[in-house]
Amino acid sequence: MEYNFRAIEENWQKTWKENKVYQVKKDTGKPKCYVLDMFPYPSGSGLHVGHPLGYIASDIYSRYKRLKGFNVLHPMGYDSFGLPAEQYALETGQHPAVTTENNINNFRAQLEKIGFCYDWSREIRTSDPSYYKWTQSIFLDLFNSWYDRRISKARPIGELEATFEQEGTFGIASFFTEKKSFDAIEWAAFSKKEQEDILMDYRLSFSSYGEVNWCEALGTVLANDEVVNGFSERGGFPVVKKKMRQWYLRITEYADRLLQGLDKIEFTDSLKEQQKNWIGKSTGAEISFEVTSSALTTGDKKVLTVYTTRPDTIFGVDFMVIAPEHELVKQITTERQRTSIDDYLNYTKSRSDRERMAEVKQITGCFTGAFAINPFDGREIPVWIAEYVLIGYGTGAIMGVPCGDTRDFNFARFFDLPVTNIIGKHFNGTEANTTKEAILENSGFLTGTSMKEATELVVSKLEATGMGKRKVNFRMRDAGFSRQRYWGEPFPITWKDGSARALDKNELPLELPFVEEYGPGPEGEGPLANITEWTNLPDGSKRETSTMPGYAGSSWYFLRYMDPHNNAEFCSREASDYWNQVDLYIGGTEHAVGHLLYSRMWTKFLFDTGRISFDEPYKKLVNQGMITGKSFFVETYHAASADGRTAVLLSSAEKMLPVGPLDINGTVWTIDAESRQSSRLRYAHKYIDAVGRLAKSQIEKLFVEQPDQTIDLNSIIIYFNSKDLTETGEPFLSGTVVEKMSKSKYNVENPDDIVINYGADTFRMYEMFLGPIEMSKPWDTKGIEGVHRFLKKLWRLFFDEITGKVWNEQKAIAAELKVLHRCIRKIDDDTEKFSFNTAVSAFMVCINELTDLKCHKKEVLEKILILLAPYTPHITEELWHQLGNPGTILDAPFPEFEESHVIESSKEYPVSVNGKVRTTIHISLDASQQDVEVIVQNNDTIKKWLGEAAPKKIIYVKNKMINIVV
RNA sequence: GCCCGGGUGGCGGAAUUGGUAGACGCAGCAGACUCAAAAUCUGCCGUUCGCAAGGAUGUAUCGGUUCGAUUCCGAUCCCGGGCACCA
Repeated sequence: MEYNFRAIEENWQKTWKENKVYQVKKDTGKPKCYVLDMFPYPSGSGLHVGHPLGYIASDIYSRYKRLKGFNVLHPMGYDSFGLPAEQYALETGQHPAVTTENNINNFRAQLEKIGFCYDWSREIRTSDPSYYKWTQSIFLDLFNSWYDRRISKARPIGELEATFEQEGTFGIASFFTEKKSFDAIEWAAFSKKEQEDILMDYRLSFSSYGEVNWCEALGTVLANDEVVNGFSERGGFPVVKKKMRQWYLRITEYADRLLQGLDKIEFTDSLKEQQKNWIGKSTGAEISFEVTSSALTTGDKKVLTVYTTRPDTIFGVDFMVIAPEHELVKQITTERQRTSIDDYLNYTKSRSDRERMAEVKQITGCFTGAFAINPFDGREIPVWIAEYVLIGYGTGAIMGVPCGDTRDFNFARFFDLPVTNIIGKHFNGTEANTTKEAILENSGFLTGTSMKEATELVVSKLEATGMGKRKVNFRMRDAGFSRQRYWGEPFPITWKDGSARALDKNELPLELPFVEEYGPGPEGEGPLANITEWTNLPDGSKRETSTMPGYAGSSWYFLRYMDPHNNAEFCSREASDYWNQVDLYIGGTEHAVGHLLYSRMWTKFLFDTGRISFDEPYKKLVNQGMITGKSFFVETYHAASADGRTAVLLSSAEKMLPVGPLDINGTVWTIDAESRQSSRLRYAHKYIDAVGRLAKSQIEKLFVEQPDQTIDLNSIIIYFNSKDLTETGEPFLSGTVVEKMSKSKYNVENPDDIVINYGADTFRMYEMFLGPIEMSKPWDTKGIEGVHRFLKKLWRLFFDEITGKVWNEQKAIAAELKVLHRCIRKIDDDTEKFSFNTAVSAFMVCINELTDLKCHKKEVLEKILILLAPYTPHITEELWHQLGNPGTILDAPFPEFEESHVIESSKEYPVSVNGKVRTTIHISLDASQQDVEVIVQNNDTIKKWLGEAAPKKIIYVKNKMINIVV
């Protein structure tokens, strides 16, 4: 009887499906465990071997937890709204709904072949109206809420309105009260429109004007990903910033809680770090400086407020820099400086973001002629403007402390400004020193105090005199929430006379209308703007025409799995109370600051509104690494000949073609520095021979099959190692590079092929065996043989090809039980720790040992099968039934580890003197440390080494080694 | 530039967190079975000296702590990821 994996896997996948083995129900008799994968975007190219890595890991963990007696929720669904489907629609005219449906079916078929234990009855799709009804509904909840800073919690907007009516903004701490405050009488005097505008500022999802990437030539708004160096990815047209009405989520109100929440969840340090950087909390102070300028009339006081994280360096301020867009610039610029300032302003205006990005290190700036007065020592400090100071962060103004800040120092040196040294010997005059540990010198009343103390002193003095105050700043901006696109959730919002009105909840879902054309609407609006019969409503109002971004649906999807068919709520409180947080969330790092931050915010909001009982969605996150592929390539260089022709020259990876003229076949081709910026032409593995070479005929075929628009087929010259290959016909050494798998790189490995050749169990196990789950590693199909051999070996413990059944019911001996129990402990540990690669190794060791022991005993094998069941579900289920067991192996009890089987009565320890190993002695394991000393002292050999006059000093016994230190 | 990771055989990677480095698998070499192949099994497999027993050396480089360092500390060099004029 052979291991026929195809028949076994097909049979069990069918049986599991028919018997609904993986359907989950609420079961309060068992502890729950929620294991979730980041749901995929169903792209057209299907799965490659990298995708299932995380899914396999979560599947193993789910099955393991189920064996351990947990009620496990392990669902799967699709993040099915998104740009690629829409782009595909633009190109082919196929409706995104159709392609999405096809892609999902394809994904599901691929996933099913790998044998996952998903509860498919809970499948969700973000593009399904029954799903996005609730995305819209939560959006409306955000719209109808504001954030009360006094209690750090979202509250209904109606309560804010009531407060305004009674007492105005008095006592309300929110984002806008600092900018606009009023009392109840003033509030009542505002027009309806004014009131609505004020309320809009407080809403957690709000509409405001913001900049978008606008591409005039394409007539459309582009996502950041679609803009490359200021040009559109498609077509290469220039992209500029354009102000448009946009929707935003006021995630900044949650910044502090998002930061603090990190402490109570298990994310990797690097991911927490990324989120912290993104939130970018900095504590410092705002300091006000009085400005003197000949442009100001006497009595006309102007105050410049800067933000600094280093108030302790106040005596080291040698200049001020304010953003060119700063409102003070016009007012304080002196007559003498006006022309230069105007020139500089024109210069910055002429510079696009693209240029500002490209020339980051260039120092520019201009003196305004005005001076700021240092409030502590009355020094006059010149005020400059420079484009490196951003109007959007802090106060749009900084104080320059050249001795303590690298950028400030470079600025001072460039413009030849004097540098005040407040840190004494820490400052060497040629480079700034950013230390926070110095004792201040040359600093007025701060001289002699440490920087830490000085910070406190300055801030309290500032607050006492009203010249400044403590201030916390966040780098994070409110999240843009609208996209001028078709394939996304429509906003449940209508507009009339410039005011937004929310749809009533019972009007949801607001379904996405069917369109024939996916081109942009007028004025940068989305495609929906073209469907006037949908946008224009009978009462004269108009629907919002943008749609929600990809992260809308994914911000709360983990809740929907808990109660996927609920028509009355997004998820019943009962279901969310039971399933609670996601215990284990597996996905890639690419969502570190996007999805993971937004869904944390939504969860906090839903918690605030009392809809769920927890405010962090994911208890533990594991990032799976990427599986990379090996791609093969040649370098291509564009060259020009004297007679005006152009050609493409090929070279291998190792040998770059030199810049300069090349004489090939009597024609001189020139490669200049620019065309030396070669591009890599990649090709499929099949073109390469056994030693990694390309034959000349293959290269020619390659160019016919993979035509490159920029290459004229007639002008390709295959050139390598100073030889023109068109003459010699010599094979060409292919370059290789390990990189992310992608269809366009011809390095994709398809899981279906592996499953057909080796089976799903082998595939699953091999993916885990490749290396630690969170590491990225290259795919190598060759190694899969070893894992497949392991499964065959396992099978042979039960069945022999010729004699059939070999397993028996004999009693296990001590040696066999030792192998078994060591395996139990290792697998239990490793699975719990997600160390799946070492677990697979442990299985191999275990099966090797049992094979050596010729152990075919049911008593042992049955337990091994249970341990192995999460990893290779099909073969274990089959063998489990062959042993005469009913049901599914997942309902079997997890084998218990008994230490007594593993303990050795006596163990051989190496004995060393001063770290040098001399011999080994036997020590019984229950011996205490004193006993060891006795043994050592009584051991003649050891005594001989130590000699009579050299008694032992220290004896370490640590698991493996006894060392005598003399 | 800044912030996180990480550097171990020909390759993917182990090492109970300071205790005999290289588990497990791939590739390679030798052998058994076979007419032959496949499948299966056995042995060898960091480098170096040696017929061998065995010795020396070895975890990116240099230095330190320790009886003992892949592990801890300091400096340097590479590789990967993230952020980027954030005051």
